[in-house]
Amino acid sequence: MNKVHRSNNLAIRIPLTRERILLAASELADKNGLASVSMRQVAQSLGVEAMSLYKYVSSKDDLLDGLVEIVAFQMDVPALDSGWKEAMLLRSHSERRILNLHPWATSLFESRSGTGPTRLSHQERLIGIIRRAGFSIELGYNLIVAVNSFVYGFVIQEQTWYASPEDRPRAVSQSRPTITNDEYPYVYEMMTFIMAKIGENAEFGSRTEAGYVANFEFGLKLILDGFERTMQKK
Amino acid sequence: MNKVHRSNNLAIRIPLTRERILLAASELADKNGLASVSMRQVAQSLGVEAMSLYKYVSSKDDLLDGLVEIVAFQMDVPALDSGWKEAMLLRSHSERRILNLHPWATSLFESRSGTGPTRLSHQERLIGIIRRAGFSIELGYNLIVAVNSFVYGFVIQEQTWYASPEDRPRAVSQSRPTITNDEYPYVYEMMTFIMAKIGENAEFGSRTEAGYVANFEFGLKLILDGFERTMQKK
DNA sequence: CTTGACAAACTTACGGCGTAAGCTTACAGT
DNA sequence: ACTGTAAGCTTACGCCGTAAGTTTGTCAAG
Repeated sequence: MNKVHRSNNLAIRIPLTRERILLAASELADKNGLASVSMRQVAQSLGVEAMSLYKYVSSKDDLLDGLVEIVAFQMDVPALDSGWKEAMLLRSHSERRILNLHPWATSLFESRSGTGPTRLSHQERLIGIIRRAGFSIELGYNLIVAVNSFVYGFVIQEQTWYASPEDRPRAVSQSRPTITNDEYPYVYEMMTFIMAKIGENAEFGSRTEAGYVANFEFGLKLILDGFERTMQKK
Repeated sequence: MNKVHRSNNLAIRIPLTRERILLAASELADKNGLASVSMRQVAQSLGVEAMSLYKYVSSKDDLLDGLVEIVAFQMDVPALDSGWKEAMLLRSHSERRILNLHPWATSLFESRSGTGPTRLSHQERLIGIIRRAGFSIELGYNLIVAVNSFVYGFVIQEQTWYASPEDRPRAVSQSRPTITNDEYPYVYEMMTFIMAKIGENAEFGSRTEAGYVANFEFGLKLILDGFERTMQKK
């Protein structure tokens, strides 16, 4: 019908690449959420038709895997000679920070097993640090599973409960009617506590840093201390 | 076209209800995965057209919320006079068990904020037990967040890494080629360890109980012990 | 026994999705 | 100028959620 692409004869043709596609998809997800990342919309944002993407991306699944790698690439990796505790702390905080920067990525990190080179090399580094610190395979495995569980679980809760700052009023008003002091006194009490806490920190700092850091740090340190104790006992 | 529904004059007309719809959706998800739960397929499994469901369910979102409630309803709730530690243990194990019985529900539990009556009343009970045990609001909040994070994070990892028993060979062969001893020695070592562990337990017991219980228990106890210590210090 | 009202279930239609198959176009190397 | 090749496009299929409007089955009132 409308052969718009003809006009590209004049403009410089920037060739499509896997990277350009992934970047466009990532920006789209940042702007409009993961649901808006369809082959058609990604293509449109690149001034191209949907099917053209399939030259560089074998399926939508492949595209999503690519997105995971892109986000994983932004996460910090502790130096090989770090102490195991500092390493786990640094990595965990970085994971939390990056996942909150790209909330749409959290569900992808969970649902994909993540055998891309970036995530694998990061794991390699972490396990290496732990093993060199004297952890047995079994205890090291327990450590990684526990910390990973905590970090991902925490981030999910954080993102579920209070979406983004602008959504917060809506989230509260949605739950408030059903959570009355009469019916659920304890939940109500805790809800009120949380709201106050959020309110305190609401004015300064993005939601990434708002109020949750302390709770994150608390749980994380508690887990790491527990493993330290277990190590010393042996 | 084919007016099959006419034949219902003869058969006893079981009236559609919200419960029948949710149950059908749940069974469908158990059998063919969450992706197969579309309005059309749920309707078909009830011998009805898609649009008929909208009399009992306001949208697909509403249907998914209903599914969450159904699953939540199957989880155990500790008695009001339980000790806080036993309560958290019982609840956590029950959550893990039920979520592994309906793996498709895990992602729903995360992504929906869960202000349905079932989940709220369960929370109410748990917070109540914790507060009566002497936890301050803040420490109680930390406890719940930490344990919740761990439980959900653990279950996600468990489900992501080894899907179902029949998928396991595929999952392994998918990751094996990329995980070589040369490139990722530490990951390889741990992967081998995990495979052996799974192999041990593969013959007896469903995947719900296969190999992971020990690691779940380990991390969970470690967290609870940590909080116990914190309580005593104060 | 007929009628009419009401609710339950159905039909049609729209715009969006992922992607299979095949086609057009632009350009590089001869 | 000619041709091979690969980048990008077009068309089409069967799914999806759901808005709007229509038919059908049941049952109470006349």
